[in-house]
Amino acid sequence: MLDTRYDFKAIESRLTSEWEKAGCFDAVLDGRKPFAIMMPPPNVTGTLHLGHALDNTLPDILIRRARMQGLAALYQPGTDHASIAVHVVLERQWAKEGKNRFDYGREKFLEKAWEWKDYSAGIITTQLRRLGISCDWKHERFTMDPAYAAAVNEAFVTLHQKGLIYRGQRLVNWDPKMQTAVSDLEVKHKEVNGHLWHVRYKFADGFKYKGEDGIEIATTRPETILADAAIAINPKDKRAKDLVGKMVVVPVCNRQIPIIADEMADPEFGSGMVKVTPAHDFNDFAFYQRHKDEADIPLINLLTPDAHLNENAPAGYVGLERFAARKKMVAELEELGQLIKAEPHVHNVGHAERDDIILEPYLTWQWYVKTGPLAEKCLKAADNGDIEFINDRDEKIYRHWLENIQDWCISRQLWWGHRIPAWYRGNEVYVGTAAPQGEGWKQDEDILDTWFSSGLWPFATQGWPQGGERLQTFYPNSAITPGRDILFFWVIRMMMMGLELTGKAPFKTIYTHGLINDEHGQKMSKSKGNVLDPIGLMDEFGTDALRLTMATIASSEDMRFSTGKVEQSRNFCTKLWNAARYLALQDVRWLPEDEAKFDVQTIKHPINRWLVGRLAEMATSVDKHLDAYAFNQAAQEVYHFTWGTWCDWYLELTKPLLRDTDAAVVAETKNVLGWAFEKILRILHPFTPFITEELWQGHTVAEKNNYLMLQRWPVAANWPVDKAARVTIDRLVALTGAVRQARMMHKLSFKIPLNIFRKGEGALPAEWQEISAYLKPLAGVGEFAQRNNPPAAGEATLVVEGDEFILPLTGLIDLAAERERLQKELNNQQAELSKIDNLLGNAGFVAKAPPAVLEQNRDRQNVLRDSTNKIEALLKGPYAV
RNA sequence: GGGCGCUUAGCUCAGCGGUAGAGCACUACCUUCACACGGUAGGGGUCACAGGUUCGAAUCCUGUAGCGCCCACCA
Repeated sequence: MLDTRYDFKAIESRLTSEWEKAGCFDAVLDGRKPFAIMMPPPNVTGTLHLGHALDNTLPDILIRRARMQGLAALYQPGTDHASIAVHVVLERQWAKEGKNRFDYGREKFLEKAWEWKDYSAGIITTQLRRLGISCDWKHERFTMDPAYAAAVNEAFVTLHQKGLIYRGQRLVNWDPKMQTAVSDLEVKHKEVNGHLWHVRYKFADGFKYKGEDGIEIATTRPETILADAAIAINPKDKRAKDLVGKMVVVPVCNRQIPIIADEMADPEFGSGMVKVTPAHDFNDFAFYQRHKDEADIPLINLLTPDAHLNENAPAGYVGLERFAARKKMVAELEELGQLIKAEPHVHNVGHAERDDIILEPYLTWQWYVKTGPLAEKCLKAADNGDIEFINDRDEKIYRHWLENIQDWCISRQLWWGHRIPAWYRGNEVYVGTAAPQGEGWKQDEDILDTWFSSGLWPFATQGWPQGGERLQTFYPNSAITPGRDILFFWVIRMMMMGLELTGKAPFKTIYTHGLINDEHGQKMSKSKGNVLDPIGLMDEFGTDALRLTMATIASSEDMRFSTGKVEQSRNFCTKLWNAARYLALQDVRWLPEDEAKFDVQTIKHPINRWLVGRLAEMATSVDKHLDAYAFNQAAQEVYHFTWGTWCDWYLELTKPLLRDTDAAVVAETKNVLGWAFEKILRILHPFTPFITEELWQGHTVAEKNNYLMLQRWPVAANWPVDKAARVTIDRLVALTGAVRQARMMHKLSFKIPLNIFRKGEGALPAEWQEISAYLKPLAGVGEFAQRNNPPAAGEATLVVEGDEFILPLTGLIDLAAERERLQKELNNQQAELSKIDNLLGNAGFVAKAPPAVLEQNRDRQNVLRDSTNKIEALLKGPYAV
């Protein structure tokens, strides 16, 4: 016998390994139609967090359903080498001993990194298994597998040949701690409280303008003065005609630089003139590009890779750290009397996403992807409908970003990753998948941005560039379902790479979900201490509870997550478990052979017909919502059906049905119980795979190696939806509710049986007679009959759907309370009636509303008129004061 | 500065043109033979505000206010 609680622990671990051993997760290549989704490969830097749980539960729901629908379902697993993230992790470990990667050297570092990868990838994949993610583990990939690395080289070489990858000397966002370039996307701008220092630059050669011997220039980074190359003034500035071409002296280092006319200077801001430091500011570098041919503008790099001042700085500054240099510079300017003022100033400063350090614009040679032509293809794919966005907003963001895209810096001065397949000898550059022939070639020291390789994930995991059956079958993928935060990083990069290298959009449907916050909408972070651990939640509430919660909250907006929500899902699992216990106690099973012997079309009893109809509606609705990636609504449908319809009503109704004297009714009810429960388990399975598998095996007395997860997804199209049965059960529900309410209001224990009389001539009409037997267990009704004499003193009257029902409760109820109850009921119904009266009194409505709506309102109006008239009469008659 | 979104019951959120919904929390009653991780009943909302379109608007349009996210080089 099943326990009253679902003990998930043993079941989960047993099923996880059984499923995998039995090959249930394998993508079957036998000519079936494919359905493929790529797992966003988790970084090999950590452990499962709630984001992963969401990220993997949602596609797994789709994959499990697709598999049950008989498709070749592939959820492609794997891990990402996560270059900079691994560097950060390792260096953080070594920081305790005061070491960094340069103390180890490249070779030793890579050894350590591989050790770390082996350790970390194992953790995360074990945790994903625990989540019940049904991916094809036999084809797990890592972005630095030899075959994958070959694909990365192939991609690089191909794009280079097409002129879409080039090498250039430019300013990049430089991380002085990791000592590497990062891409624009990895820059996070943060507001920082700084200063705006106003500095006096004197004219050269004793020149004076309107009596002044110099000009005022404002800067937030005074140390960069040492690399100043020009002063810009807006050509529209009145002073421009007198000042352009004049020279000023850079303070402290005493070089002479020209004043040049350029739009970049905003006449309204500060003094209207701005210093130009082309090697340390993006704007200024652009200025340099515009004017380098017409004027002598030096490109002075002031910094070492770790942001100390280099030999281009004056003697006293060489070797100083950048902020120390800033301090010294301010002090010296003040000493020289050239610091006019320093005012507090809040400005946006670029920080590195990974290690949060302030980035420096830095002049280096890097490899770039020319994104313009690729972006164009991405936009065209959206125009053509080759891809489809579930959220319109994503498409807007996608387009906007692509329309304003910059070239992508793909080289990193790091060690863990794909080494750039370029070799140098003197001024020669060779790009190829293998080292060039001949002596003296030296390979580029740099590696590729991690997202360059992740961008190949949909096809490089399937055998590209060689090809083969998997690539043929699963590429392009069906959908991609990542977090909104990696739309640019990953989704668009896959689009670019896929379109350019394979000629096809890598997936058809793009669904992105929001990010998980804590219950107050705060981002979860270790420093805030509000991080919830999915492993702990699975330990406490079970994997199914966590998964169901993920489905329930899934949204394209950011989500608020709380333990309470998981608890609610756990309660659902317990409820389901107990529903199964009830069936087992009634000795209801559903053996495989029963399916063939049973035909839903032949079900006769209204209660059973009603249940099948409701089940059909639910199943149809779940499909509709899952097709639209509305996980939350699909989960809600099946949740409410199972709890509200199945448990609260149907199971209660089967109690009298199973005691029916007609053996055929009992047999039919057992069949419907067995059949329908088995279908509910199937529909619930993608959401809560473990409990449904366990219950299914018991319910169907499944043979070894037969699994729910391999059964067919229910198709409800031919299940009968009986409207008459629906009306019957609605009638039963309404009267049951009214009787229960009367019991509560008059404080009548459920143990006291109540007789009930419908007011009317003759015998109880058939439609009420029909439900008579079920009122007793549901509402505690004894005799249910008809009578024509009005309520006597001490009797209560219920008005349900326009009919009066008298409860002879003499001595049990208080007249005043009954009057109050009726009055309240009257008020409610009158309020509703007056709304409908207004609606139907509106000529426009009657003329233009659709007939169905009109009819519905007229019917409702009739019922309400009947009811209100009867209640009014009761209040004036039998219940009058 | 540009773009995008959100504002519905105390809380978290569905609903997105045809009588305001769920879960949690709250109140009362109930350990009735599937389930107290439960059952039954109940209280609670002029769907941010102002206009407009419509026979009809929480739902579509415009504007206002508050909140949030993304992008962006203002010295």
